[in-house]
Amino acid sequence: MQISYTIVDSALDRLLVAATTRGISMVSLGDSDSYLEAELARDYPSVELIRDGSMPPEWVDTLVNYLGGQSSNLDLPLDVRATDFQRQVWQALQAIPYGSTSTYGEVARALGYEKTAARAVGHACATNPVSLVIPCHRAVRNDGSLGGYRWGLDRKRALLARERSRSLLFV
DNA sequence: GCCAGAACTCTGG
DNA sequence: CCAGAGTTCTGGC
Repeated sequence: MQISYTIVDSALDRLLVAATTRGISMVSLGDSDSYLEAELARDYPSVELIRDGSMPPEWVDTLVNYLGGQSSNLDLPLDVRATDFQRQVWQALQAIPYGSTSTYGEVARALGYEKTAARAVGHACATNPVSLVIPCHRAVRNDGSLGGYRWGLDRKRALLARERSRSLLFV
């Protein structure tokens, strides 16, 4: 099995996009190319990774435009390994509209877990390999604080601030 | 393999 | 403030 990936500049640091022939398997943000490549290699140890391999250019364009603020919705094919529970959580996250936030407890309740599973939801978010496409940055804690973020709290803060200000333009 | 503890949490006592 | 709830992963034995 092979995965093609590319690393480009975006409005928010370096952006890595990795994909199989079927869809996107990883989207990540980071300060350096080597860090992003190491992260990818760790997640797919037994896979051949091809830098700048063939991948539909519109997949990368869509993400770059999204970060640049030219578009507000991501509709991309995903090819991600996940358990049933993770898939449910991620689907619920994608239902959160651009520019707004939800809480881990609300997501749990939406899935029928009566908010006892908030912690499980948090963990499912933490293992989401596809930032931006699955907007785990739009999930915050019930008391208003941001909770944590796999790619760094500063990036979560920055993403939310950008989305909030741009959502006004899209109305 | 098994069990305990942690991970981007929340509620009730 | 503490414990417990639901899922997955990791590290120690």
